[in-house]
Amino acid sequence: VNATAESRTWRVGELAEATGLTVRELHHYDEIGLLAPSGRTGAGHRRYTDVDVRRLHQIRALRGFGLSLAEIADVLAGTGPEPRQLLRHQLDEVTERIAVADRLRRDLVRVLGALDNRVEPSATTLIELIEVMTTVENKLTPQQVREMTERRTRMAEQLTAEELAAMSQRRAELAARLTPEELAEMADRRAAYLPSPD
Amino acid sequence: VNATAESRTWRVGELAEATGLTVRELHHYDEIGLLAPSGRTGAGHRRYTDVDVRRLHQIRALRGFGLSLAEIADVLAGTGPEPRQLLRHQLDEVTERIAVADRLRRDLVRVLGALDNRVEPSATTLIELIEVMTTVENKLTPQQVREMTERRTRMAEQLTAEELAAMSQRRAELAARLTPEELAEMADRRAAYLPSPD
DNA sequence: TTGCTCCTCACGTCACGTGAGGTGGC
DNA sequence: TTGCTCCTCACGTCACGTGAGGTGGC
Repeated sequence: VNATAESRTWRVGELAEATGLTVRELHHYDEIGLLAPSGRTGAGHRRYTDVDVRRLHQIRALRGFGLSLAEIADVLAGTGPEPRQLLRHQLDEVTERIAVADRLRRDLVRVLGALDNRVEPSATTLIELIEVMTTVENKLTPQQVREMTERRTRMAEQLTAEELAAMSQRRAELAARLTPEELAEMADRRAAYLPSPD
Repeated sequence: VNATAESRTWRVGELAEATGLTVRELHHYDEIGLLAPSGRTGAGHRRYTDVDVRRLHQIRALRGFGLSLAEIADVLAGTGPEPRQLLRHQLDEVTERIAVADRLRRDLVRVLGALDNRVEPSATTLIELIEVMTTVENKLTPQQVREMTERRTRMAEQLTAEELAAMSQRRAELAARLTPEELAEMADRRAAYLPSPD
């Protein structure tokens, strides 16, 4: 019989607990005017009503779609961009983010694969590897390429025969420009290049 | 005959131009001690040597792998984590980012698809849509579900028959839980649900 | 009456962008 | 000598986290 009675109010900590947000987030939303509790007690304690709770759920949902708090405020005020455009924009954004992340992932897998062929991968080895790989992929000015080649030549003059052998092997492996799918294949190639481990 | 002569130095603007970084970024790297130019003129102007330029390229490469400037400083100092672990960690991070972005993308496509069935998609429509969809997917406490149901009941009592029809249709569409692959299929279904447009 | 919760500042984060106001070098 | 480049502050960004120091309510 009490089911349709006036609903309760929520203290900030209760609301935080119920929604998984932090108290600080609720404070922040209040500070920027995104979600001000409908009431305050005499001592200034926030009292959220069910209307506030509903708005909070809307905020969470829109935040989940990647909107900034300012954008959310605009949407809820009805002063934002047209909904379809808004979502299409978010779609473009996330599509671009995925493309960038995919490229990064591919590069990481590639470097990790090359690194697995090194016996003792020091930070120096890592940097050399990355330098070589990124050098291949970035477009450098002819001047920069000349300088890099010179630098390598000078460096090579100070290397031992053993280090030189290791480097040329590394180059060969990198030149293969492995894709993730070729990692298994690389294992075979490794067996052909290296002395048998047993 | 001048090929092996001592290399030139770079002014901050020249280096920025050559690398595509901003002057402010170079200033910033200097401020935090990540890349201090080897020299300064009497008036305090930065003079970068080829050694500095090389370090800058290493910084760029590591930044491209998603490392923070603090992490890059550690790696270049040789005091960072073991390279393989470092890259594996970055790989885990980016893999997780891709997973999150993929889910977001899927949700956006789904909401956009549902929105395409609405004649006049107001901000209110958008919010209702998103509320329904996120409600389905988020786990709510039984208490929250009861409150939401009550709220909907109260709201429904104030709706016109037309609005109710539109809502039930919307629900049906959302219940179908469309994946991107099903968008074409949805177009057919739309034709079946809606009166013929001609 | 003792905690637990609440309150308001206010600084810190990360990697710079963006002026402000003033000098140096070809 | 006129610009163009350089310099050093120093605030702003975004969404809060993290104390600091002090009261309120079951």
